[in-house]
Amino acid sequence: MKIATWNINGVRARIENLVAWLKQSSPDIVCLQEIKCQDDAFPRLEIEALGYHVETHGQKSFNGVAILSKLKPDAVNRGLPGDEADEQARFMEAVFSVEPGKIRVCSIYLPNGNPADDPVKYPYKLAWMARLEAFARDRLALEEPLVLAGDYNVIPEPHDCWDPTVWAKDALFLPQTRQAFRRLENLGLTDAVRATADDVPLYTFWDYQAGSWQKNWGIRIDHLLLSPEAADRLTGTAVEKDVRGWEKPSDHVPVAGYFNF
DNA sequence: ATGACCAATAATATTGGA
Repeated sequence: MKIATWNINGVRARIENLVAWLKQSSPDIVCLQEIKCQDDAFPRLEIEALGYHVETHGQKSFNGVAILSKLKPDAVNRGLPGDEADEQARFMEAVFSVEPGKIRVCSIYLPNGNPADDPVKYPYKLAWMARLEAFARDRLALEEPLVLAGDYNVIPEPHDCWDPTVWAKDALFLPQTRQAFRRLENLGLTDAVRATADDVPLYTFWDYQAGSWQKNWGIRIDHLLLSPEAADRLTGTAVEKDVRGWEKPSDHVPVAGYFNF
């Protein structure tokens, strides 16, 4: 089974790329982020025509996540627990029945947090990460295959960006951000890409500005974190960077994990 | 060459992204 995550940066602006990529890559489950539309505006017919089920959790203009899957999910939960007042659509969970049992897949669009000195944005990011940690702790207790896939807006290590000095004071790379990410990993979650690839650099995002793609000024911020039961069945990963060179690309590329279930 | 992004919005500038 192939499970992928992709920050699409506007699903309506990117529908042709999405259809072409689904045909080329043929993932079984896809977690999308930044669909940037409400549920009823999601171009579901084009996706369903390829044989995928479509579950969305959108909002107007910004944010928004989705899960596309060849299998129909048994259950879907929308929103990250822990703050009833949070109206930003950044999280959903789907449960699937496979051989030999249940698997859980979450689509995550973790807050950016910049500017880091903003009185609201960076604390919101850290609070969101604390909620995600609590959620992961809860789900790990189930001892099931769990894939937390998405745009984490976290650069885990200095070699995961082009120039650490440029990112030193950025919300994606501040010590508190990296510390919170390590707390997640220390629950027993495995960074799938790093478990299967030592490549440095290995980026998943290149800014639209200043010819960053051409110069390979990228960062690695899209991750699949796996429970032990999922990590045990991981056979490989792929960062599908050719997609960044397509016409009218997203600034992120798909990241996929292969599993023997 | 001294250059310069993109999506969405009741929008011809602004906001948010990273």
